[in-house]
Amino acid sequence: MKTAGTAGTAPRAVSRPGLRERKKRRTRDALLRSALELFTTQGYERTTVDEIAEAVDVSQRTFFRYFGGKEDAALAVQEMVEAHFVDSLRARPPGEPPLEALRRAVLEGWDTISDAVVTVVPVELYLRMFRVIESTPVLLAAHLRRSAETEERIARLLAEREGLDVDADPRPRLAVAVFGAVMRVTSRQWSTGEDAGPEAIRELTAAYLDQVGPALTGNWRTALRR
Amino acid sequence: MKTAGTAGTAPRAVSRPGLRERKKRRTRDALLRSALELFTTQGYERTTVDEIAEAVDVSQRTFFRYFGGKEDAALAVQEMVEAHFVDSLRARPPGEPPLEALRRAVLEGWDTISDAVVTVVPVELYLRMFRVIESTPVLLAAHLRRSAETEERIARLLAEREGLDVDADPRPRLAVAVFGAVMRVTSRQWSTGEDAGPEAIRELTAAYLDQVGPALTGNWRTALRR
DNA sequence: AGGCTAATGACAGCCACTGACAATCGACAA
DNA sequence: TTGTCGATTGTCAGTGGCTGTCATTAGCCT
Repeated sequence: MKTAGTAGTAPRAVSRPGLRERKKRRTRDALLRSALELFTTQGYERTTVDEIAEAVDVSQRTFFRYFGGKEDAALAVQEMVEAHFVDSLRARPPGEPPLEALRRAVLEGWDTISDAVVTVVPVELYLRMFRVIESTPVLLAAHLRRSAETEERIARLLAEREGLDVDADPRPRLAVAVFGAVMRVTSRQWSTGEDAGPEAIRELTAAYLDQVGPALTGNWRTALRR
Repeated sequence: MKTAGTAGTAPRAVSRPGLRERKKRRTRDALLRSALELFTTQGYERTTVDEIAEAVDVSQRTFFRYFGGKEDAALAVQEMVEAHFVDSLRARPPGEPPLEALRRAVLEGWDTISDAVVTVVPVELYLRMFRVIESTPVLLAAHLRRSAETEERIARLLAEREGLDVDADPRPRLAVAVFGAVMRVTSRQWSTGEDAGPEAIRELTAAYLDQVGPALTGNWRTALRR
């Protein structure tokens, strides 16, 4: 390495997290990327943790120090997405009616999600991973449970906004559950469809949210436009 | 074995399933009952399959011949309940509007479920197990996934009833998803509440179904009755 | 430079689950 | 009744996810 010492002691910004932290982040990112890559190419079940660890050249034990389990790695990106929505919702003005806040938060969330995700994994990998989740029973199960937890947090958040008690008034949980249900149907449809681009999901979300009313109508004999 | 041959060749009803079948059923029932008993007393995670098998005095391998896994045993009753609902829905007159059919099927389902369940496990055990499911992450996850599968079946069923294509028209899936969401909120509320009797869940279901409209209303400032 | 602490690797072990093979037990007919 | 056939079961061995423990290593700070 000769005299390149300056590189190691580079006098960068003071806020630099330090070598140890940077190394941890790199290891985690590498593990996550390798995991997703393997999951999406060979399938989730056919990928062992040892394989992932080996691809990054760390011990299996280390993998489990960064992720609670194989599932956690597979759902890490999805978790970021959901966190993004919650943040999006928190940013809504307090005066907004709850359901409008939800709708706007979600639509706005889809617009800005790409930028947030790309910093860790390429968008295309996220898309492929989503399909793996939908088609792998144990992953889908874990995903649904996490979504349910997120819904609970959102329900509490909305209840607080409106000054209600979640346990006394069923409306927050009901509304959020309904909303979540629509989101699930939407993303499922999106993931199985042709156009899996980032814009398609936004359109689909808006369209399906508008369809809730008609769907709850007594009869479905009236034809759909489009 | 002496001359006790008559006992083995007992000339009972012709429809008697035969010793082999009866033995299988007994083993399965015993395994299921022991499993639920252990799950509800010590907790799901702290119960090993070996323990369950030992309690029935069979090998661990045999347990896995009767159940796909620990989960399957834990969710066996829940599965019966969902199947009961689907049957209930199938029995609805074809002319009935889809959402009314759903509502009636569910309410009627709760009325008749007790009788159906008791034939295998005591109701009280079912109640306890439900709480275990709700409070055990991996079980809740598996439960939600199965519910999602049931919803898909129901969506197809309703679509067929109405002569629609589930993939072209989002309304069946949307309606069923919304309905399922209400059911989940309802049963969750029921399981955490005081009155966990069979009648309480029926009332709660009806009440929450009626609350969906108000919950989707723009603002929640209007107070609730009750 | 050297001590402190966090990160890692290397075992060892538990538990859910599966495949394979041999022993056993009920069904059915001779 | 007895003997054959096929289903049920137990045993054994092995895989993979996951955890506790402990020694080693490597960044950090004085």
